[in-house]
Amino acid sequence: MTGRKQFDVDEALDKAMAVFWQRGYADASLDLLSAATGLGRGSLYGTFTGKDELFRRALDRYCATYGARYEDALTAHPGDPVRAVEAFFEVVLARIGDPAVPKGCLVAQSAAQSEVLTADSATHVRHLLDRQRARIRAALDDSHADPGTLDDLATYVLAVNQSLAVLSRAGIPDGELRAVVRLTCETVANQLTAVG
Amino acid sequence: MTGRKQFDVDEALDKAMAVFWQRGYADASLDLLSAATGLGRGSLYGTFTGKDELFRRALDRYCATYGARYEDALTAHPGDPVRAVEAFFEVVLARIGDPAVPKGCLVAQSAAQSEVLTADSATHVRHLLDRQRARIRAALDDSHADPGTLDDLATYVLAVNQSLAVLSRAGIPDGELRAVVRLTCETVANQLTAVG
DNA sequence: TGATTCTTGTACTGTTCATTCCAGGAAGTA
DNA sequence: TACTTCCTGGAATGAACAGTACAAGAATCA
Repeated sequence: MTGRKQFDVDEALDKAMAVFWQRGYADASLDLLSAATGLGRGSLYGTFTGKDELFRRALDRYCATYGARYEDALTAHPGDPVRAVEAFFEVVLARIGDPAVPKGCLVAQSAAQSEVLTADSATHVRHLLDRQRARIRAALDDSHADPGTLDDLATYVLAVNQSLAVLSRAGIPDGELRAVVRLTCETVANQLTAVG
Repeated sequence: MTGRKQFDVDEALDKAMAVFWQRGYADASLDLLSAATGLGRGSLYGTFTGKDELFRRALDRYCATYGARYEDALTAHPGDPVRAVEAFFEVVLARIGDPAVPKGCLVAQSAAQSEVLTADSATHVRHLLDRQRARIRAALDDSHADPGTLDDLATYVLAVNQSLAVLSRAGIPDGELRAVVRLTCETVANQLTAVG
């Protein structure tokens, strides 16, 4: 009933993101997405070309929101990579503990479902994972360890992040996740001090 | 066309397990399950009461198959928990590298989808995770570290296992997964020797 | 004002889904 | 052999699915 868009695209993406995040791609029906965003199918298909593109936009929205927080945490302690990783995990744990958003991580969940995503979406997810790892890797660069070790550590931190997503989804309580984070941060510290 | 069952239930479960494993619960349609097992809907519903029960039976079959290998690896080095954990991860990496089965881990993937499983299936998955952790915890018991540390280490190893499932699904190559495992095993070794 | 353009909600399409039903028929029992 | 039992495959069922079509109507611009 209008000539110009009646809704805020980013707000709609926030709602759609939450649905994909909580239920996964397959179980996020267009009816649910429509109800969550308050938009009819016409608006949904007119703005985003279809479910698949909407999913990718939601992924990007997720990364714009939380990736920025990761970035802030990782760069807040220049010259102190261990503190940077600790700050990174604090952001992750805060998100997991936030009752306003689903447990887990949209990227991790999408990665686990790569096999049933379209090729476009699967490569998209893979790129997001790579970008996340690159962010971590950059934060580790402020150390004297050799590059290969830092590459491995970045993958390691990325991996533990995925694991927190899975375990939190399964209902493992916060305290146990924190124990995992503590051990991980100690590992990072050991690796960096052993060489530097 | 018979009076007694014409197929082997465990063989059928192996086939169904692979479908759930590769595609997840939602994307494992009964047509696919029927095609994979070679069974008609009548047989499927007659033997297992429905998709949900079949899923749980497939989960159990998965654990009977791979849980046994974990158990073997974890108990193959009594008195040497670090070797036990290394052996455990060798089994995990071998499974991930096996082209005959899907990437990842059925339990990890199901845990990530807990939110859209039936309550019965979700608690079932949770129990399997707890059992897996208990197995790891038992292997760590041969050490002088305090019980709290061992609990945390067991959760940590469980967590890394989940992360390998997610990352392998996303296409992260074997070599990078091995780097994660190496760091994890070093952490376990450090924690156990630091106190013992 | 009037023509055009674009958004919007609803109704509709054809497909796929899990589940139920049932007729056909082999094994077991007597 | 006659009868019961229960497995089996395919057809039928109704719900849910992603995507399309379109009429109604607001904004823009002449």
